[in-house]
Amino acid sequence: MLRYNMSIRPAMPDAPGPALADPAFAAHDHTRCTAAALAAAEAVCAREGGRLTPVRRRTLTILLEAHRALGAYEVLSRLAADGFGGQPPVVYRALDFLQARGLVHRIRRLNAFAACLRPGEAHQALFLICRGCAAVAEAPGGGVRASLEAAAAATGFAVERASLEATGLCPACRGEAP
Amino acid sequence: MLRYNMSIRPAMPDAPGPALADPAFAAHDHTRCTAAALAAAEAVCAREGGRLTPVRRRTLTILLEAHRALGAYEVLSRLAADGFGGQPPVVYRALDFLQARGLVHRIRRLNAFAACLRPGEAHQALFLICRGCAAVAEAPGGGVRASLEAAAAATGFAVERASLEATGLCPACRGEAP
DNA sequence: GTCTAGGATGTTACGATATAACATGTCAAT
DNA sequence: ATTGACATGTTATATCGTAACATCCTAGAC
Repeated sequence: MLRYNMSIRPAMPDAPGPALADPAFAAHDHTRCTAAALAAAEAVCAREGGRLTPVRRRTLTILLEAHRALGAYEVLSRLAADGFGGQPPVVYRALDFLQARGLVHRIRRLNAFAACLRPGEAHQALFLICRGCAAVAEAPGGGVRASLEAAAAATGFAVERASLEATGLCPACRGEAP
Repeated sequence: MLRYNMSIRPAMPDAPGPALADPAFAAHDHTRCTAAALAAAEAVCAREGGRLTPVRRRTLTILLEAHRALGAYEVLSRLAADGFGGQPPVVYRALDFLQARGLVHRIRRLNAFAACLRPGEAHQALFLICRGCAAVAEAPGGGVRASLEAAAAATGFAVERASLEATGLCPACRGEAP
């Protein structure tokens, strides 16, 4: 049975299924993608400056392992459980650091954060948020971004960053609750 | 001198300039567009149900007159100054009502709300937020929406609603602070 | 007219999200 | 060892949003 593989906000069984062709929805090996993302994070820090300190690394792995979007306070409580500082600024600073390097994305419709699935590559993320199961997929948004820049250019506006977020129904939920 | 005509978050002189060709940036007659938007609001309520009660009407006019994006509590304090209830649920309920009918948009990057510039017409809004002067323009996002739906369809996701928000520099600020 | 059901509002209290400000600590380069 | 930049710890508070329940208004049934 097919499920979005990604960022989910409320608690949901975190059971990976068989791999699929489309990476946006494919269930996959969390251990492997976590290790890969951490390696990418190290590389990004080496390139762009800043250190991947224990709190930052742990923040990133929490998001990677959760494999869904988490609220800042949800991340914070896990950090605290691991002995890292238990005050809000700790997690917000770590998230800021990771965001600035493209290792973590902020999902504004959810007031939540998700680990980037393509760390290191420059890309425009497009978030697809299912209202049925609360899954959040990160899809490639390059085309949408280009279209957005064209629309903005028509008014003389120079786009620097864009939030592209959609709510709707994922393939599984379309079948169940149309 | 050219300025975005629209939604601004921090206080800023609200001085309309000469009209321009492109409606997205044109400065214009607030009185007229406020009246037009209110008429459209009445029409929408008549069509879709619900009453444009005093609080709701005043909430809408506050956003129309401010002609910029306002935080909910900012709207609330103006409501309170006019003798309407001073508690948060009052303004959130009014905003929910107006949003549901497309008369008000929520701008998630700013945690703020802005009156819709095209009430009554079905449309996808695209918000252009200037980091120089904090102006917020509502541009037509139909093309971007189409592009987004195409990207989503590739993964089987059915889009229902989309947030399209970009930060960058407006024409005026591009010249001043490049 | 008055009854009534649904919608609308008033109010209290609280939850959730985020940041300011300042003290302390760490580490690498001199 | 000293220093300067970065990183973290901590307190307090700002900002945004909602649950829950009481009250009220209004349109339609009778």
